[in-house]
Amino acid sequence: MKKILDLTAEQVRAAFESCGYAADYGKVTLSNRPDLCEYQCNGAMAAAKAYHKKPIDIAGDVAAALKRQAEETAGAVPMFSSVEAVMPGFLNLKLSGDYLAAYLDGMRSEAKLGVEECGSGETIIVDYGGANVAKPLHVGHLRTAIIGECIKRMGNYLGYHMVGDVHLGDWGLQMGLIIEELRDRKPELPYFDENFTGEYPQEAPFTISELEEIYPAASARSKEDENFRARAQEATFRLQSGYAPFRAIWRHIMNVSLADLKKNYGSLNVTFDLWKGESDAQPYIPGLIEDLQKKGLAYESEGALVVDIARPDDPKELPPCIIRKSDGAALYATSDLGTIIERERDYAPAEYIYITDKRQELHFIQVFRVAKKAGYVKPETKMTHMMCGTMNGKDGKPFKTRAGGVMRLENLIREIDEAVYDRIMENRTMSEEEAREASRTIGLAALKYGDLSNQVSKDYVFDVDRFTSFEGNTGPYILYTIVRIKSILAKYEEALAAAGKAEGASAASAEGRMRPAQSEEEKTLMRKLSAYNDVVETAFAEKAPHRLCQFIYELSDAFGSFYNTTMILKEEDPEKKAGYIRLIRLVKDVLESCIGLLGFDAPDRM
RNA sequence: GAGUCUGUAGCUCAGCCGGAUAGAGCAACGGCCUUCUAAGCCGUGGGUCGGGGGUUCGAAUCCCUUCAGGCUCGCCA
Repeated sequence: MKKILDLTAEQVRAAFESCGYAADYGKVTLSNRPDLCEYQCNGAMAAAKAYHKKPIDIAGDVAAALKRQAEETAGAVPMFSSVEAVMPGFLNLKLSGDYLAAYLDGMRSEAKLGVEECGSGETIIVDYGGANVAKPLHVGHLRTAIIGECIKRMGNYLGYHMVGDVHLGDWGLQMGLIIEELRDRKPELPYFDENFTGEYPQEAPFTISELEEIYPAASARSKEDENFRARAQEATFRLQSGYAPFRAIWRHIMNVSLADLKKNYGSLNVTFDLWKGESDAQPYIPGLIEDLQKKGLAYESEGALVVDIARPDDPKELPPCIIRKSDGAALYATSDLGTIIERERDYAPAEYIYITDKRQELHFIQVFRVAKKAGYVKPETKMTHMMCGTMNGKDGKPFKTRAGGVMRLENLIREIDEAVYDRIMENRTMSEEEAREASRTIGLAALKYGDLSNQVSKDYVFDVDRFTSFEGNTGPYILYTIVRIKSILAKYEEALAAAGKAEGASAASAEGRMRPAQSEEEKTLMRKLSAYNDVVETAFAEKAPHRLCQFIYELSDAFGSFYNTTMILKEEDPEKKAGYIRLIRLVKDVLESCIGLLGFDAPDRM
């Protein structure tokens, strides 16, 4: 469906034109003075300069033209119930209740509630996650994971083919560290027997908990023990050169770690289409380096192989992109370029979206420029780096545990779930089991909404107390709204069933038409609903999930006011009551659709 | 030092491709449950939009400058 703002603008543009002004001035926006009007057009003031007329006169002309247009199309549902030109030259508009009701009926009849697909199957790669194998997920992975998941869901909803890739860090020094630490702890393993010729065991020689203990121990040791560090580097090198026993250990690490990562991402409702990693890029690297040299882009500088990426119009001279270290090893940028070559081969995407911490900005500028310069990526392919701000503690510094360490994601989630559980138990009569279940659902909403409602690029303060108190603009408030609607709908169905009209219950609410608003609260709610398609489109175009959050908060708020002033089930006129039911059902559908895009769900009770 | 981002109510944040009286939530205070879940609703108080210039009929929004803070600045990822 066309957006309300576009439909109204069409009318206003026509009115401008019919008065001899350029149609461009007919842009319509939401009113910033809800006490005066619902929609406004400020074009008359801009036009005043061009036509050397008083803004109010132009606005008056256009208002008159709009009224003429309405008369000419008498018979059709009038779009505006009020059109006014006011000083200094604002054009104030109110939508007619009938028009608004008809628009919502249009939404109800569509699978996507009025949202138009703007994509037509173009592939977009979303690279988020960035977890490291053998290391537990920590709070630093939280933002990219849930923002990426949301971007992916919005894109799919809008008709793009989104491919999410976790892009694991599975090829660095940490592997050598683990191998050597393992050698010291379990020297009897066949992987360390140079003369071993049999089959390596299927079973991994460690569990995930052991692995998570081994890595930090090895990492700490390498900082003090130079000899150990050298051994780890050697082991990393042998692994990367294909030494069979180490490859076997590597596969074990991958298997054990991947299962754990999938479980943890799963508990965040985050899923990936691809579980690729840096190791998958390795086969492309020799050819990549050779190609860059052949094209004359890569050259030696201070012992390293680099590609210049600076441009004359850069405000500051950018350092070249290093693609091979002076010791001959590849690094981060090389691996990302290798990955691009593979993605071009497999997907040839229309756009790349990388979601990482903002501190990686320079890295992606370099990688993007090399990819374009070398022609690995078509000039028209969009390459976007979504830079996330840091999640800070109440002190404004990067979030830490009470002890000052890095908080594991699992623990953070548990902490939130516990707080939610306590809250449920103190306020509600719910079985312990149901409360446990609900607290997971609500906790996830609290966590995700708390994050997504902030602008992506800004740092934000993660305050467990605030998030778990969940009053006001929070995820649980949104869920609470949905739960209250579900409860009313269930009671309505029940009552109809009791009256022997079970058959007609759903049908009545689906078939009947939306009624024009009877109160200000109802109209505000309806108007909010009508902005759904606009909001989803904008949120994706701007890659701004917080716009979706803002929308569902305002929608929930509008529902709250309506709910408080209108007794839905007590309404005696069955037609009116059915109309209310149709309205709140649409509110529920839109809210559920939105939280689905954000990546969480609502419980049935809370 | 250079580049870049941020600075809006006591706290946490919207608004930022110029428009009318700068909006929410939390916290504070006051109302509303014999009525659909009060995790709610209604109301009150609270702001030199970091400071200073400029452009404009009109600036939180655009430009310049200045202060404060964050981040980045060739062989980590």
